[in-house]
Amino acid sequence: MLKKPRGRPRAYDPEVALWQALETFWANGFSRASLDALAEATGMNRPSLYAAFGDKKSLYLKSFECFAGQLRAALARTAESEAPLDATLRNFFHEATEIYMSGPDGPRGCFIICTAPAEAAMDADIRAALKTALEEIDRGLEIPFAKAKAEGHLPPDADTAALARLAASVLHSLAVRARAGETKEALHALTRQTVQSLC
Amino acid sequence: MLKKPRGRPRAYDPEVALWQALETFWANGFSRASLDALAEATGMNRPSLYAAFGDKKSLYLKSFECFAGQLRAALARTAESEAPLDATLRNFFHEATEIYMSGPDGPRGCFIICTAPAEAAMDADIRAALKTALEEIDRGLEIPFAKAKAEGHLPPDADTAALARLAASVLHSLAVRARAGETKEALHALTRQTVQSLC
DNA sequence: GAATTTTTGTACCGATCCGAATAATATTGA
DNA sequence: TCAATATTATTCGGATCGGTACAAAAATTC
Repeated sequence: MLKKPRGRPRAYDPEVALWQALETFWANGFSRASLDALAEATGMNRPSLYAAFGDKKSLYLKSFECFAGQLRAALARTAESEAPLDATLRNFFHEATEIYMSGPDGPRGCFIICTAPAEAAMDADIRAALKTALEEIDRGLEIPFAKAKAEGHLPPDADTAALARLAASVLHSLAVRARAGETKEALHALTRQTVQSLC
Repeated sequence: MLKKPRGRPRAYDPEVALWQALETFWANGFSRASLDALAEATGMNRPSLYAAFGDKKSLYLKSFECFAGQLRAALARTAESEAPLDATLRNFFHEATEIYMSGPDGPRGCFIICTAPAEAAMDADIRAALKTALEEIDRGLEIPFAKAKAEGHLPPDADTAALARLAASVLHSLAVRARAGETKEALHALTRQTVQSLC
């Protein structure tokens, strides 16, 4: 039961507006994305933006968290996969590649890997968010390796955490390579080599 | 024999000034690095900066090329290494890690990987420079793999180009992880796992 | 219908942005 | 000593930056 709030109703949906802001940051990076551009992308004006999400950095961090949520969901699906390790990994990488190669104006890579590092050296908050996200990837990818090891598909002395970090590293590279303009086939080949080397 | 030029002599050394500009871009990224900050870092004033290196993007691309030159040199040293493949790779990664973890105000990661992607989606010139640099890494790292294969230390059907691209991918990740604040030991562990998986 | 509440739209703030125009300075060549 | 040249130093200009003040608008409540 949602009672209608008292005053003038919002002209925007906070959830879609946040995603539109995310897309603007994704394409431009934090510093290059102006509040004007963000306002235009969301269809809001700056005061509304500010009231809804706080200042620019706060909006960026909320966008970051939004993207990280999608990432978490993908990792969770991967962790629950019943398929063999190689197929599970391949599927995860292909799913990521699909996102990295998408975008209205050409491939955008990964929001996190392609926009946060530029700011991370001078901004402790963004650096912390980046660090957390990287850890989530590392830990999320460990689950399928651990499962494969438990089922005997990996040597008993396999260091699943280290293997997961290596797999995550390839994900980071896919993000950068996509943004640099590599072809989808080149990225798929990298996925193939990775799965072959790790499984 | 260098004849002195006609007019007032320069108060700066273009080579060290370029490196100081590079450091500013390295820490701040392209968009966040202001001409004021660049002028202060180089000890030049803006008109001199402009006369010497062109506009801001031109200065960034020259810095980029400067860093890429260092990278090329490191790759060349790696290609000439007489050591076994695993030691050669380990040494290359450790050398990179040392640079990525350095910096007057904390680890800065890689100039190329940490600053170019943010701009690459909207700037075709920077995207092209990034693409070229990635290709140079891929190709440079293939040489030690090809040598090992020729000497029988890798299976005859080993895809050295693919293995090199996988190794390069780890380098990209080391760059991001360093900037995110991972410890040197964590990066070395990643290097260990990589060398173990690829050799 | 009037008062209240919340959001929207406009306009503006000082600060900073990149780049350039202009003048002062330091050197060489005549 | 003086003209020519190349760099430095100061200053400015138009644009844009992130953020906010204020009033008009649109809804609910009384």
